[in-house]
Amino acid sequence: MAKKSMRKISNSTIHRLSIYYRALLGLEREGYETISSKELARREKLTPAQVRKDLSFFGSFGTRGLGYPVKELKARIGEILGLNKLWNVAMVGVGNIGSALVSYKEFAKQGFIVKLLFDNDQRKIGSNHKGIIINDIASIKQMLQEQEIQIVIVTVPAAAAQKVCDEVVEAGVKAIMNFAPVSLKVPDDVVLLNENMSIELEHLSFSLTNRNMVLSD
Amino acid sequence: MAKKSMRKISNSTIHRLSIYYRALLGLEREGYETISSKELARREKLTPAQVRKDLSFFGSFGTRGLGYPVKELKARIGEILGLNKLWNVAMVGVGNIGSALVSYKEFAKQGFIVKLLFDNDQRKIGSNHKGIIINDIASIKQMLQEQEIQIVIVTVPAAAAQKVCDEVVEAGVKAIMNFAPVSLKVPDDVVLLNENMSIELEHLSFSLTNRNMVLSD
DNA sequence: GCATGTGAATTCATTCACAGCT
DNA sequence: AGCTGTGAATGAATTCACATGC
Repeated sequence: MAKKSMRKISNSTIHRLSIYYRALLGLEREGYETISSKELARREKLTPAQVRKDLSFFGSFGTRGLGYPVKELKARIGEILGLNKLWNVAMVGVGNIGSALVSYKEFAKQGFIVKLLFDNDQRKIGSNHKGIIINDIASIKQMLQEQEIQIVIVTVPAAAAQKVCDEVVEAGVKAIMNFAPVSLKVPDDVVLLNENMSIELEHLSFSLTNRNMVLSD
Repeated sequence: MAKKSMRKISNSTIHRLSIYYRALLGLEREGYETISSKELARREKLTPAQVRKDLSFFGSFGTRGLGYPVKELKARIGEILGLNKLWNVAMVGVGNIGSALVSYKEFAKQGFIVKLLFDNDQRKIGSNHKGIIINDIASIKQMLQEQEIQIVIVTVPAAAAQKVCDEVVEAGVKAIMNFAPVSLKVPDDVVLLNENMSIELEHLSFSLTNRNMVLSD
């Protein structure tokens, strides 16, 4: 029903859906019943046409002359993003970043449940980290399957990342978020997202170094 | 010298420069002297033309028939990205994420020096976090200026983020990395990058939910 | 022969502008 | 009158293809 001829959705549109979702959470709290593409765009520094086009990929949720119903639109975007489901997440590598992510409140709120932790450090294995036992990475394939993990977050050192990634893929996981600063190879049917803090910081240092070449970000 | 008529460099090109930089670090370690756009593209899942075009924005570093000299190209990209300088970084909010970032080794390696920490929690203020004193956020403006901080990383709760951001801007800082899940408003001459883990995870859950609409990432 | 550097062609994303509904 | 939904127009990013140089 909510689709016409099935077009490819761009990554930037997906990214903006998340932005709309957050904006709508806020609008709901503020008591808004409806919101126009114009106002939503203003708040998120986008254009009204962009907002309307993004939403139109998934159906027509708005009312001409009025705008979009906040509650319904939020719910609908939540569905599109898959936030109405619970996702079983495993984290490999319980170092600084991994450890911070385990207790990142936002995740749980959006339905991402960290179910398993893995590490290869014998001193960590078996210990309890914020209520979750740290498992030996050696048993990763079996445990990912048993616990029906759908998303794996990799926060191991660069040198170990591809090996971990291969095992995760072998276990049948189709979504991986990689924090290691290397390009991982995965089959076409696996979605891999790279989250590399250094790269983002480098973007800032580039911008500071080449202010003349940079207009907007 | 290394520029022709000064074109606007796109964010995606900047992002790929960081990717090339990392690839070149690896190639150098592996003992490569030269690398072709073809091979570099293969390793990073890009096209050879893309690699050449990206690099050509900054000059011609290659040799026809041979490829690019690994060492020189790495050094040159490092310069372009501003990695030959040291950058003074401050972090506001010493919670889970902020705390993890302080000890993120990669940062220091690239010349990003975390000089100041701020928090508004009286229990944290004055205490020593991995060798750095946590300061009262009330004194932020003055301290950012005194210590000549160029980059600020914001990891405070959403509700507090805009206020912090305003103060940072007032202090004259031109580069901000925001981890809070809100859209911050900054003047045009300030570069703001949003790093939102939830949004990235939502991208994965979208992909899993709408596998048909997603081809490549 | 091989691989760069780059205009030209193409593909993809954004914005315009307006018909159509409330 | 106000605002959506969407083809058409524009603009941006990527890829093609080839002349140029080692």
